[in-house]
Amino acid sequence: MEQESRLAGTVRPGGRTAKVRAAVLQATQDELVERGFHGLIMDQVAARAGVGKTTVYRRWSTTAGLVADLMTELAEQSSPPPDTGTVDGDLRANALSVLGAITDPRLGATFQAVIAAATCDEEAAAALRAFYARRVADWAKVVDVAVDRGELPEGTDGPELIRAVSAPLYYRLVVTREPVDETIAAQAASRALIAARAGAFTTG
Amino acid sequence: MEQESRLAGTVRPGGRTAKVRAAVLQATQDELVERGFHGLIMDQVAARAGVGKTTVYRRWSTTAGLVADLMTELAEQSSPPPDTGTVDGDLRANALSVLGAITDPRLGATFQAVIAAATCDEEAAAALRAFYARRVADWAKVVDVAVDRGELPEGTDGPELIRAVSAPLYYRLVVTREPVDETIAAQAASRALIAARAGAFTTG
DNA sequence: CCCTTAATGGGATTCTCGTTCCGTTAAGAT
DNA sequence: ATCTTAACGGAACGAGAATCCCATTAAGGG
Repeated sequence: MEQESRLAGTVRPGGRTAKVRAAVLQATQDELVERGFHGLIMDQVAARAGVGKTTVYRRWSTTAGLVADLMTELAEQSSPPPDTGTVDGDLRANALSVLGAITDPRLGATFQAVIAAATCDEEAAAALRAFYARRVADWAKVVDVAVDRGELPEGTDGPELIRAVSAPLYYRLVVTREPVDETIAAQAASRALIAARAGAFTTG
Repeated sequence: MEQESRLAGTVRPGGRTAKVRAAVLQATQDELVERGFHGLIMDQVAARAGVGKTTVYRRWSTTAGLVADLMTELAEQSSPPPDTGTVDGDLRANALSVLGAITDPRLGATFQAVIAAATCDEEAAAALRAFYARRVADWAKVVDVAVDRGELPEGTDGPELIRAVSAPLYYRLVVTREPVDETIAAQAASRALIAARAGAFTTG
């Protein structure tokens, strides 16, 4: 039988399946905004998505899985960093991008939910890591370009510098839970840049 | 009756009450280490503490309350910052102190649990804020001393600088979930210091 | 257009968690 | 030592969430 495997039915990513997935993920986000991760219940997600409860359990099995899938979805929508022409502009753009994300009601609630879920679910933790690995790698390119332009010392660690820009913002969001605004974002970018120019981010 | 109010019984913080509280909080920490906040269940906490389930519900009512109380307890045990004689030493000591806390299995699990709880419970969020407000205020003093010694520019924002030292560590713990070690801690302290010396933390 | 079967949905069932009731234990005062 | 009553513990109860069963719908191949 050259027709091996799948001789039975076929995989069908057809319209319905995709529609259900989209509806459920959107409903998940809505529920997260209103109730947070701890208040996320399969039952209610299904009802809100206009989908059978059984379907949600079958495809995601747990609320943490739901949140992990949502984060994976967001990771694929990440937009590439702009090139503003200067490191200062690029780092500031990065800080504002993070600010926009955590300030947005839906995205902010989602991030906090994934962070909460990741503290006790490996799947969610993996999705979180994957999201930031990609994001940091994307933005690190602007640092390399800046080094080439001579704006930053040779050997400056791009990923580390990008992390240094966003760390204060997430720290406030999640740990001290203080409000975050443009001023804070600008300070974060500017302080990281000052340290980078002084060679604090060169490897070795 | 000049003997108004409490004419009935008396408050009794006696040995039993205190013992129960200690046993329950310890059991809570144990459970957090093994299952995380999402897996924290009143029932199991009570069993582990060798205490009636009713008692736990009566005194804490919810798992978030349990975690919040635990954090409040930890806040009271915080030790004052040492004076190493130089800002460099003091900031490094701060970074190592944070490192020690988040690396310790029990403390680390507790912090992550409180952070998770705070995303959807106001009581836990308040406990978290209170903890860091105190901690940051305590350590900010070393910055003021450094300014007096002339090691840092006049007007350097102490609390901000302290936050800048710990932000990268918590960012890794909670957001990117990368391992944190002495090297990372030292870098965090050193980078914040470099920026501070350059005047990046002066207010106004 | 018809057939096969992957995928869904409603509802019954089971199970776990949170709550309440009431008898028992022991802290603190006399 | 004794009494009062705050605080605790065991067990039964009820609500709500997770799981299972089976009839129904529709994607994709012929």
